[in-house]
Amino acid sequence: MTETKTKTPRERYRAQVRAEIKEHAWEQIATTGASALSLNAIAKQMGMSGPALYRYYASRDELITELIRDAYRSLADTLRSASTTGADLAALAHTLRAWALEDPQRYLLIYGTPVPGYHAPDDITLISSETMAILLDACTALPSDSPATPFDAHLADHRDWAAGHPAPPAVLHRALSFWTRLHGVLSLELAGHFTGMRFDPAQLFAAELDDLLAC
Amino acid sequence: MTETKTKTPRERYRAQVRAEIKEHAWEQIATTGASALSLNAIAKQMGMSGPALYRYYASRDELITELIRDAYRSLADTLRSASTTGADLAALAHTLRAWALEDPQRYLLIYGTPVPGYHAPDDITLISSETMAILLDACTALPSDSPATPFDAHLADHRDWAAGHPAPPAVLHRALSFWTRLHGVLSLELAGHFTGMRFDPAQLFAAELDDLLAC
DNA sequence: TGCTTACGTTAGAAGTTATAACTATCCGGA
DNA sequence: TCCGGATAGTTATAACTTCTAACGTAAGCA
Repeated sequence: MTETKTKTPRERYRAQVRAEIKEHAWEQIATTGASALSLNAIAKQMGMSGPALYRYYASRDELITELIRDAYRSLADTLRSASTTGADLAALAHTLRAWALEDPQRYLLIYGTPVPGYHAPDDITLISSETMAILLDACTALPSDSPATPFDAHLADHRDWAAGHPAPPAVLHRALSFWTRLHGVLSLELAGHFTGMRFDPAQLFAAELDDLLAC
Repeated sequence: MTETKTKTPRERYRAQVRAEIKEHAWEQIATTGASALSLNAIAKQMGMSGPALYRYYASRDELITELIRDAYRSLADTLRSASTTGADLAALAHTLRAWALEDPQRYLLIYGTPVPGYHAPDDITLISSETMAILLDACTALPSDSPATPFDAHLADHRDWAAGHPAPPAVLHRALSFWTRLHGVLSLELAGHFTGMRFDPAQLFAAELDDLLAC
């Protein structure tokens, strides 16, 4: 993670400053949210004045895109290392939740409200499909005894997103359910919609996971 | 909806301008998202210059809070009128989806990424609990044959959020599942996370709903 | 030792939210 | 009918924001 490809001193310095900028950006996002991210404030924190940042990021959007990329990368890496150590869905789910709670705004940067015009670069959708592949692997390992649904048939015809993964339609469906259901509980928890209610979100998450594995 | 309580002409004018401001605000939010909402732009659209808006809304935050309130109100009204005409969960679910697709940014204004510091006023949480009551009613009408889970027991001890609704814990659980699962599919669809994949989001939603009703 | 390139600076344009001060206008009571 | 006070809208201004332009400086490289 911290290794820098040995190149010219200039490039190493540049990479280090870019990393430091992102560090401050994450800090700021965690406390004030991504929409309030201010390049000026970051520059001031780093002791340099305003426009200097534009040597490192062409625009605010480019910085945020980089942060989104890093978030996807971090999620993919975290889930992959969790799935290699005994690939079961339950572990994957709890790893996901832990990752999300570690930095809620990072999760919401990926799965929260998008800017209407924004379209993610191709390499980001590539990382995202890497995550999907991990999920599909874990779902394949689990036996499924539920009968085929009409949607399974629909998925048999629309499985491009599986990127050549050999999972049968029922497994694709299971993966989608896994994704949407865990995201459902998790995003509502992170957005604070459970705060008024007094129950433990962790137990709701666990219950949802149990139900998901029992079907 | 369009009725104005007959008061002084000044107050009627004021109410009308406030409504017009919100109209333009919704328009702008639908196209550029809530984070890019600009009071200046609204004022220019209405033919008056900048600071005049501050006669009607003390701040940008106050306007957005009002929009959030209206969104909650609209959702509650829509769901209520859908539940009175034959209260079944399937109709409620499809009404919810239709409402969300009608203006995705309106849905995301409620359930999307929140500003970390923001805390909704009490009257908003009140409207939200009204929506919850509608959901609980619909869930009560449905027979449930699933066995009691540990989370059901937990809910029996933490049912304040039901606001005195006489539903048994299993029904509370069902309502929560309904909410989180539908929100899971819906929010991912609205955020555009299914666009790359070619399947029909409506069918995934329907499949999720079927599974929800079958349990 | 010099040349080149990249870094960081200040200045400034065009936005934004929001406040202050001023004018005009409209409404309501005498 | 007329006049006084509340209110609407105006401009000016402050303090922000992103981002461009022009300039000096300093670091790396041959």
